[in-house]
Amino acid sequence: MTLADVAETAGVSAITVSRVINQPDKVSASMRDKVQKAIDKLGYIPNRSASALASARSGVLGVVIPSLSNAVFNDVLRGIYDVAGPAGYQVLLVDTHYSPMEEERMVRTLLSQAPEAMIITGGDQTQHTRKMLVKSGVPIVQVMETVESPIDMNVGFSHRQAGYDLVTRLLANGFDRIGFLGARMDPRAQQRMLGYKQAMDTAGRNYDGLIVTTPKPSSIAMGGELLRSVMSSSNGVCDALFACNDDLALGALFECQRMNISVPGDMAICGFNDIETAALVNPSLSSVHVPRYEMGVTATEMVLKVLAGNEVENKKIDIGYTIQMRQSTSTDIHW
Amino acid sequence: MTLADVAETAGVSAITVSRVINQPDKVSASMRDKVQKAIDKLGYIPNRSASALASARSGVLGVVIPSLSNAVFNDVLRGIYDVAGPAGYQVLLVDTHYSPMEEERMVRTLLSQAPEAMIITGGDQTQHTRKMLVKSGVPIVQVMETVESPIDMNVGFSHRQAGYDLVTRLLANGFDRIGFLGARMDPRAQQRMLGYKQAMDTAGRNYDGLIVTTPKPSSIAMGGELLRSVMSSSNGVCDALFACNDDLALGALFECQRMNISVPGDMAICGFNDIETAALVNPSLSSVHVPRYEMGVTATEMVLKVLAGNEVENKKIDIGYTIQMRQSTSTDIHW
DNA sequence: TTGTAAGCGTTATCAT
DNA sequence: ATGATAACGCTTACAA
Repeated sequence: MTLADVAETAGVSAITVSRVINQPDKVSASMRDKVQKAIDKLGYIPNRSASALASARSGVLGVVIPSLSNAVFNDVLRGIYDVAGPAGYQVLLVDTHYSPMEEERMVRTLLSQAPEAMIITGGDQTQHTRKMLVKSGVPIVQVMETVESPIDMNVGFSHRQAGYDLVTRLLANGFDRIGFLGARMDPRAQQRMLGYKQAMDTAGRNYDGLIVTTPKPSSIAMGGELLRSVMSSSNGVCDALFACNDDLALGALFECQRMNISVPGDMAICGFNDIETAALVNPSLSSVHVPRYEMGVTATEMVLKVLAGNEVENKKIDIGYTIQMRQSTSTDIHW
Repeated sequence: MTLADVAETAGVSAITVSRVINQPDKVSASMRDKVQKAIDKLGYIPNRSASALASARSGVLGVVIPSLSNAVFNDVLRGIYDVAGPAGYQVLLVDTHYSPMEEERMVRTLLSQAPEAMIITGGDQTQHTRKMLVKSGVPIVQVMETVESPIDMNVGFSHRQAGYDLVTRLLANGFDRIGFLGARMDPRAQQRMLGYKQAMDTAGRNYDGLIVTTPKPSSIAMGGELLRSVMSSSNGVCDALFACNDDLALGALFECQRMNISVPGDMAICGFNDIETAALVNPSLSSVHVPRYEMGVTATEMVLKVLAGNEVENKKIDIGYTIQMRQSTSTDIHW
């Protein structure tokens, strides 16, 4: 079922059919009608490969994320799909499993689809990946974190600063021995930990035995495990926790409830990302709110702007974050 | 940067380069070396569109899901990616936003990429969508639910039966006035509700004022709202709830906690899907466990099998479910 | 407004 | 084992 078939059925030339599909304005109404009938009759569906080859426009937006299981990327993805879809772009999504080597393979795979633009997570690509990306010449946005020297464009926020601010706030609220829980320490988690350390250092606090991390994947269950770890490594002398993400924080919270450790009375807990559960669990969980959906939307709008031939004035956008203090870090006597 | 460029650089013909890439065995070692060097030197990346056009093999697996925000589909997706990726297939994912009309558009879009196989959610496609799918001639698996007359293949389970079993179990445990909470009643949610009604009917129970649903999207917050609704519509005479999914169930649970309604003492609650939080929240949440990841894996293995030219003996697979009874529906006096 | 011809980058087919 | 040539289905450039 090809253009030629439709053309024959309609009694016109192939190019006319092509025009009816892609530039209807350039075709007379009568032609349009005739051709459209033939299309419907035959159930013709254009072949994008042929179209891409002939026009050098693939209509593909490549997206690289480190994990499909992490709900955080879902929100970004939604933003991307919501903008890319209506604009007529197809999203080709690949998952690197947090591995720079796999990322290299995936980027090559993606590039072989001749994407017109790419959105990629973070700034820690291998040298080779960067080279491929630059060479491709397509507009690229690195998302999720602010990047010193972006390949092209960048939308994110400083995870280090967010961690620093949060811990500083906890210290100001009178928490003394603040622990850090982390799992699967990707570059952004590392930055959050760095922020934690800087805040503790600035306040002249020692964090020996207060940091517990694991290379294993993050999960709610892991949050429970890490809580038990920090209780023992700190000899129980720990009155607050900065969990690297909300899953860990929830796991720690649930585990505290089972161990009859009062939150925030005996242990304050805060997470990162502000997933929906955070605001609704009891006690509600303090967290760092990040506009993930907006990040996806913004990144996609940026590449579309470039593709439309317009200038992007600000190639580096810090989309910020807001700290949500809730019951789990309250110092109110009633808690 | 094309095959021809590489060929020239290596001093061979284009087809030889193609062979080095696709069928290295058919090329002598010396040629392979020479060509590979040229490829590396030029940083050549093959053009999939041209390849797809010439070979009539796109290497694309089309996947249709109703929502990117629903974590449930994520697990299925992971299973799909984990099998499709290593097999050399690219996943092209589209989101229908639970709309059959949008699904029709999306399927057309997908088909224009000439996917070699498709995985699509559920069995409620429009007549036209079905027609397109059948006509495409590619292997197709409908996932998430058992389908009476699959377009081609099917992997799922009976949501109606699961709902029926769960409610029957609650009745057997002595719960009397069991309510139903539902949001965004997609076909599978409808089936769960039907199962609920059948179980109630079978037990001779009346469910006036006990069913509360909304067309709005499901969320944890919505679970809280629906809980308040059912409390009022049932005049407070409701001792157990079957929430259509775990988000609603968690929302109801959290809201009960805030309203000082003891769970399960005053109100038993159970959900559906068995997301990770279910087993870890306090009290732990009863739910229906569904092997989502396995569903994605199985579906993908089925299409790969067909693509490899093998027979699939069982085209309809009921992957089952297991009911997880936990603290939230316990009748133990200690709760 | 419509059509003709050439070519996009790759692979199938058929030689050598 | 390697290569020449002709597709694949569409769009660009140019003509009518």
